[in-house]
Formats: sequence, structure tokens, C-alpha cells
Amino acid sequence: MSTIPIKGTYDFSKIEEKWRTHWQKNKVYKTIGPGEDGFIEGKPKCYILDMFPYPSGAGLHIGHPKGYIASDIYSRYKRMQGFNVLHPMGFDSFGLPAEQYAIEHNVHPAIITEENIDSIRSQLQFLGLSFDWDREIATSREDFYRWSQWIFTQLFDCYFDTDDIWQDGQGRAIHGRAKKIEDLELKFAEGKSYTEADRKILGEFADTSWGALKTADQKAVLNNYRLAYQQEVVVNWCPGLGTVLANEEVTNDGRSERGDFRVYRKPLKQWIMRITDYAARLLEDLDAPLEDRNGSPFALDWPEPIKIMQRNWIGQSFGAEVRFDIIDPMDGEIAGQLPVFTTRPDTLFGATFMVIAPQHPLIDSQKTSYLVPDEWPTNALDGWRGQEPRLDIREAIRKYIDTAATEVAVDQDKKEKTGIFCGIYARNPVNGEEIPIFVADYVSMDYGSGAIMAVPAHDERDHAFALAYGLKIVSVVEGDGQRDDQCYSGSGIAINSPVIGDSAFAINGLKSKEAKNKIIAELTETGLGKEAVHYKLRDWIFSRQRYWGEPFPLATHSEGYSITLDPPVVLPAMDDFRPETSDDPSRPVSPPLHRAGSEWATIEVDGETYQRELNVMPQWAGSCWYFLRFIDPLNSDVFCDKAKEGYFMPVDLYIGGAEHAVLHLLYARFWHKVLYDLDHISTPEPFKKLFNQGMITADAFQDERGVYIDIREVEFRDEVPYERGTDKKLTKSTGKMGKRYKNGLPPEEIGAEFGVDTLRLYEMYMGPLEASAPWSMEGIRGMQRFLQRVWRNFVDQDRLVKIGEGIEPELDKKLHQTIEKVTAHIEGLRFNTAIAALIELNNELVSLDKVPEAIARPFLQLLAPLAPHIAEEIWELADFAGEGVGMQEWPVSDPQKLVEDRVVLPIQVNGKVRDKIEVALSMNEDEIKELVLTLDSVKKHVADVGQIKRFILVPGKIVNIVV
RNA sequence: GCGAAAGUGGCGGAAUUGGUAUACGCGCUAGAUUUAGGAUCUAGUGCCCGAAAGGGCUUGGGGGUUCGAGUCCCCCCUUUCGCACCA
Repeated sequence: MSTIPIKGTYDFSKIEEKWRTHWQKNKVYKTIGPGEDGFIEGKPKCYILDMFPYPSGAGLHIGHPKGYIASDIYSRYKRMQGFNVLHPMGFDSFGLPAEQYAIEHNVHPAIITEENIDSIRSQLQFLGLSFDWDREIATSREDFYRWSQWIFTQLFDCYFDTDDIWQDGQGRAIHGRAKKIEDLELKFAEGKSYTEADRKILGEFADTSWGALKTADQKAVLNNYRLAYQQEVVVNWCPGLGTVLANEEVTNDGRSERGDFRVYRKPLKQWIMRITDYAARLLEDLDAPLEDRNGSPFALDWPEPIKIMQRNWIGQSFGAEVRFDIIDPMDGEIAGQLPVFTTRPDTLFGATFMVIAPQHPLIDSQKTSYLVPDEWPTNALDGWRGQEPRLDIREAIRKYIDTAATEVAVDQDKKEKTGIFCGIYARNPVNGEEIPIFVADYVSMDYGSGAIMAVPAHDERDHAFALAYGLKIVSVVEGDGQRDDQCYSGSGIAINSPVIGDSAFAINGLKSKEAKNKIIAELTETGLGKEAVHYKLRDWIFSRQRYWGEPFPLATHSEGYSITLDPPVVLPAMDDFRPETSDDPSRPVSPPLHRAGSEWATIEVDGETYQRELNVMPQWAGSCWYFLRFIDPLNSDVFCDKAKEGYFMPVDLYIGGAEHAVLHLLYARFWHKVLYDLDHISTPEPFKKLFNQGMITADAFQDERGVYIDIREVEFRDEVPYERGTDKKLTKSTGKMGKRYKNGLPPEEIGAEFGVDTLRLYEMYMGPLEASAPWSMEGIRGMQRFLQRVWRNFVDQDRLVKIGEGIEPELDKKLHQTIEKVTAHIEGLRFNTAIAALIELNNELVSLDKVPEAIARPFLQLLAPLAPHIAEEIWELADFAGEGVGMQEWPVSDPQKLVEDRVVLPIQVNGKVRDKIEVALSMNEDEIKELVLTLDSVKKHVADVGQIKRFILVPGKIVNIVV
């Protein structure tokens, strides 16, 4: 085990230590941007970004840096190609993980976060990653989060003008853009009319002109437009964590992803981001030809599966909004209208009932729209009365609503449909038929209008409900594979619908698509509905009831409206930063900043008293824009200098895990577009090329109680795993590397045993970067052997380089083929095959006494991005000129030397390889045919020439004789 | 249920537009060198039959297109990931 350093052997730890120190001390990888000393005008840039880590207390294991190694190789390669590479690193240090860790270890997050950052930074430096550490940022530092707060004020002080259709440099028409809220105020002052939502808020002042409104009422209207707005919404309240969670932070069985506590639905006033306004643009720009403000075109080069996930998440669907008249059960008059969204307007004639969500205002007894009669209508079937048919109707509905409301946020596997009749009927606009309205929890308030028209013959859910409640099923579409007793949700031909002459909605006999168009046209004509587009995407709840996050730069007036405060709003130092947790979902919500005291919470602005906002922002806030701060991290005047931003953006390569496929990437794109609309930045999208690296998986071992045993405590006897020194047999499983599974190894441990260059190479050699692959302690030795062989090929026992003159033409050809391959493979992020090509070339060098200089230089250059320490060391020993191999120009292959003049041609008979011949590439078909037919191996299978049906020659590739 | 990705030796994996399947590495076998080696070097290594020459088979399974299929088309199986009453 002991490595006695024999003179001249490859002493990786000394070499790596030496170069690591050299790079850091001399700031070799410092990036110089526009306006800074030494900036070279006209030098092309390349912005290579990693998804920054949160500074966990556990530190990094060897699985973490896979993506960082990849981006480092690419960065070093691009530098050698003459690019001004920006390759920064920072820390996502606000948020739950840091706070939870602080709570567990009873240390203040402000302290533990910086400690963790220090240790992770040194881990990253140990790996020889070429970050420019002068640009380090951390989202929890005041000089960073003041700008997160500033961006929030931008979102607060703007609105999305849907009516503005504008053109980008490509001439593409874009619908809607963010504008300053003052523009909207001006429009109102000039007489812009209020929307229905505005009027609702204004109540008795709905007809008052803008100028005559009180400030509070004006602000209340503006809240309807701001991209960051406040609203009481039903949220996922997790008393166990003492905070609200985003939908995506809640698991399928209604528990918190972090901590595994129960989550409840609770109405709460929250700050929300109006991301839905950007749904169409976020969707469109995934594939659109884009252009930055310097006129350079680009398009998103993202993995298709990630684009698909984003498309699904945004969930655009086309259809129609149809308004059904509601009939007041008391007097039979039309009491209002119930708008529904449907993707199948062609099935309107099959709508036999309607369903509304439990939160729908029609059945909210507190609202004026409440229409539930005081008795069960006589024509209501018994089965329509729900679980407790004896209850009177209002009581029964109230009970049903209550149950639905308190139920765990997401209810899985709840296939059987429940619901109850509301006692109210609606009139189908296309045929005047009166149909009952049910309330059921399979319809949710936050999609569409919270109400649906139910077409049991052609919708699975409606079908199930109709069967359970004995409702009419009318088939109106006839299509392939349809069965009488089942619902048919495909398209086909309209049936059981009016024929021409009977109705304006005559669609009988039309194909589904035509029927849709006709219905939509007619609905629009008659004012009963219109074409509509809906999105699954919801607005983004932005408040967290925690301590360790950005405070909102907001304060609230006693009349209820909020104003922005100038950042920074410094997070108050608090000894007790813990959230108030409990098991009781009904306890009032009180964020930790409550305890900062009224001295902090109360603030005076222009002689008026305001209360500071006590929620903080979610962890996403910092990661929505951190890549912009890297460009200009020390600027204290603006979040990012415009000239620098214009030079470095967009990010050319963004490497990170696929777990951020939707949320982080969608949120960051959203903020970016707002900043773009407000002309703070120059690109409509932040990340040009995205790449998701795969995981490194590892075996994990559990004892019979299911307790994980540290992999270092596992030993194998006859291939059976045991806990070291005991008779305890263990069971093996394979999966994610992590602290939980006790199967993660720290990079320092592997680096000390095998060397950092070896570790880097092995992680890249394990397979394609995007794939997951299992760690193997045997496999890594192969890479160590490779580097040892490189060392021995170049350096002798006395630590003298073995570099010579001259070069064999065959080896020269091999060199140029290798340059060609390595360049293409690194460019395509296929490092595994790049390394394989280098191994092949290196194996050719083993038999030589001296490596020709004409090979040595380019070989070390090709190796430098992958294994930088050893490459630098040999380059220095060889006394090659320049400031190190990493500063050399990337080698270029000579196309002349790549040309093959002779080629081995496989000879097939009936598709089976029977022989191989080496021929000059210049030989023509007749010559080859003549030659091939003289071969014994061919004669054996081709009795006589007359049998040959076809003679196929693919020049330079293959010969196939068909007999 | 919907959507996506993947399935190649004992193992990790390679293979532009269909054109020598198994590059490269691990492991294994034999030999060399060495006091020793988890060092190094050389040779071999997909599977089956065969002493050999040689032959047959092989990219999850089954069909198809083609002179020729890991690659294209259809059906099925398995694994992983994402979404999930979205009207």
C-alpha cells in the first residue's frame, strides 16, 4: 500500500499539489471582461456555466463533480482554442437545505453557511477545476441578495401588456411584454376602463374615475396587474416545516419532499409571480429562432426530453370557452352564466351535466353568487344526494366542500368519483337542454374556470361519474374502435347532432376537427363563447415562512397596500431563527421574522408608518439570475454592467442535473424575459446550450434491519458482502450515491489514493456524460495505468524527458487521426471516446525509445484539458516554450495526413464476411471484381461466375456478392 | 394511465448517412521480468461445435423492408425517469 517514491516515477500527489497552487496563486484562470484592464477587443467569448451547488454540510462526494469536471475540460479546451472563457462558480446558499442543516446542528445559518462554502470551495479547488474564484458569489451574501431584491422590485413595478404585439430583430411577432407599472397608471388616468376583476375589487367605487380613487383602491387595482402580486390563495401548508410549499415540493402522497411531513390545504395571503402571462412566450421560445440585442441569432440547443418536459409543464391546450346560462332554482330565471373551457366543443351536444369545483363561488354561501336552493329539488334522483342523503341540501353540500378542502393536498389513487348535486340547472347553449350541475372534487378550481361541461360518452372521468350517479350518456361521436359500453375519447364523425337546417350548430356528419371549428365559429358569432387557449402552468407562489432567505423589499401600509423599499433590506440577525412548527394544521401562520421585533418590522416612509413584509423569498430566487451576477460580481451600482452582459450573454454551455429540467430552468427563463422586456439585459433567453450529466451510481449495503452500512466497512467473502469483522451478511442494492446510503466517497480520499487526474479521467471515461454509470474501484485503476504509461513514455527513471526527433509516417497519420477524433469528441462532450483515442495513441508510443517532439507537443496539448496536472508537469520537464501547455493553441489536424490511400475491404458472399483484401483506394470496380473472384475463400462459396446475381461494391467500404 | 429515455461480451461501454458488431478500459488466461507485488511488459479473450482446418450463432423477444439492419418500420417484454382526475 505504501507508495515509496522511486526516483522518476509518476508522483501524482506532488505534481498535483504543485500545479493546483500555481494556478491559484497566479490567478491563471482569471477572466477579463469588457472595460477591465487587459481586455482584448474582438476576442470571442465562451460562457461555460455549472449549476451552482448549495453548500451542504456533508461536503461533496465523488458523484457531485461529474458535471464540474466536464465543464472544466470544455473550458480548458475552449481557452486553448482562443476563446475568452468565463467559467465561474458560486453557492446557492439561501433556502431550506442550509436552514435545516443549521437547525440540526444548532448553529446559526449565517455562520454554518460560510463554513460550508469554505470547505466545498477547497474541495472544488482540489479537483483542479479552472474556475475564476475572484468571481465567487453566494446568494445569501448581502452584496448578492440586494440585487435579488432589486429584481423583485422590478417585477413588482411592472405589468404584462397583453395587447402589445412587437417584433424582435428576426421579425418574429411576439405577443405581450412587461412594461413599467407607471405606463398602466397613465392609461387608467387617461380613461382606460376597468376589467371585471378590477370592478370586483373596487366594489362600490367601480364607476369612479382613476383620479378620484383613493390610493389604496388604485393600488388594489394595480395588484391585479403586477407581475409580483399579492393574493389569498389555497396553499400547501406544512406545519411540520412551518412553511408553505410549492406544488412541486409536495410528494404524491401529500407529504413534504424535505422532511416527509404532512401537507394541508390552507388559504393564505401570499406573494405570487404572474408567470402564466409568459406561458406562451416560454413555450414558443423553446424552439424559436432568437436574437440578442447585438444582432446575433441563436436558438436553444437543449436535450429534446427537457424541452418536452417544459412543454408538458406549460401544458398548452386549444379549445373553446363556452358559456352556459345558470337557471335560478328559486324563480326559474337566468341567474348568470357559467363559463367552461373545453378542448372538445364538437361534443357539446353530448353534454348531459356540469361539474364545478368544491371551491366554486356558485356554492360558496359567503358569496352573493350563492344559488343553492333551500330544499332538494323534487326531480333530483336519490343517488345525487351524496354520502348522507338524509341531510338537507345546503348542509350536504357544505359538508362535501369541507371534506374536500381539508383533504391532503394531492390525493393519489383516488379513482372513484365522489360528488353531489347542487340543486341548480344550467342550459346548454347549443340545444337549450337543461342539465344538472354537480359539485365534485375531480374538478379543480385552479384550472380553467373551475367548472366543466361533462360529456360522459367521450370523457373517461365524466363517464365514471355518470355511471356512479345514474346520469344520461349520449354518444355524439362515432369513431374507430368505439364500444357501446365504454367511453370513446378519440375523434371521429359527429352523430346525434343537428343536421343542416335544424340549427346553426349543424355538425352532424362532420369530422371532429371540422365540427370543432364550426361550433367555435358559431359560438363566437352568437356571443355564447369563443376560441380559447389554456395552460396547465400556474402562477408561482413566492412567499416562504422561513428565516434563511431574501427578505422582501416591501412594506405594507395600514390601508393594506404595499410599497417597495430600496434594497438592501438586510436580513436581521436573529438568535432564534427557527420556524414555528407544529402538528396542528389550524394554528395561525407566523414566519420567524415576526420575532425580529417591531423595531425592525415597523418602518416610517414619508411620515407614514408601514409594516415590513415578514415572509422571505424561496430558494429559487437567487438561482433565477446568478449567472448574470457572475459577469460583474463586484458591481455596487447595478446588478450587472450592460456592456459586460452584452458581451458574455447568453450562456454558451450550461451543465447540470436533469432534476432541474422544469422548475429552475422555467423560473430563470421567466425572470430573464422580464428583465429583457424591461431592457436591463440583451438576450431573450439565458441558456443557449443545456446539457444534463448523468449520475454516478454506487452499490449500497444494508444489514438485516435495513440500516445502511458504510461501504468502507463492507468486505466480500466468496463474493458475499459482510460487515467488516463480523458475521453479518449484507444485502446489496445499486442506486444514487449519497450520505443517506453511506456509499459516497469524498473526492480527497480517491484523489489521495489514485490522483486527481486519474479521478477526472475515470469519471469521464465511465460512459457517455449524459448516462448514469456505476462507480467501480477496479475501473479507476485503468485510468491510473494510462497516466502511468504516459509518464513512462515521456519521462525516464532519472526524471529526464525522453523526447526525440523524426516521426514515422504511420505514426504521424495516427497522430492526426487522434487530433481529429479528440477535437470532435471534446466539442461534442463525448469525453469517454476522446480518452479512448488518446489511450490508443499512447499505446503506440510504448515501444519507442523516445517520443518524437512532433508527437509529444500535440499529445500533451490534447491531454491537457482532461488531465491538466500531469500534462503541465511533462510540458515543463520537456522545457517546451510558453506559459504552460494550458496556454498553448489547440492542435489542428492536417487533412492531407488523414487521407488513406489503401483500405481493407471486407468481402461478403450473401451478406456473410468470407474474406478481407487490402486494395488501393484508386482501384475501380472491374479491377476489384477480378481480384475478388480469384480468392479461394470466395470461390468456395461461388461455384461459378454465372451464379452471381449481383456484385455490389461500396467504394472504400465493402464488397457483397449475391449468388 | 400519459410522456420520455434506455436494453450490445463476465462488467463499464464503442460503432457519421444502413456497409468488417464488440473500439477503449476493467476482469480473466498464459508467458516474461521481479525478493515481492493490487507494479511492469508480451500474447490471448463474444458464444457454441470441432484436436485442427473450419463451420454455425450473436446487439431484450418476434415479425418486416434491404444485396446488407445494433442502426429503418410494425408488434411485444423489461428497466429507469418525468407527469398524473388539466376538462
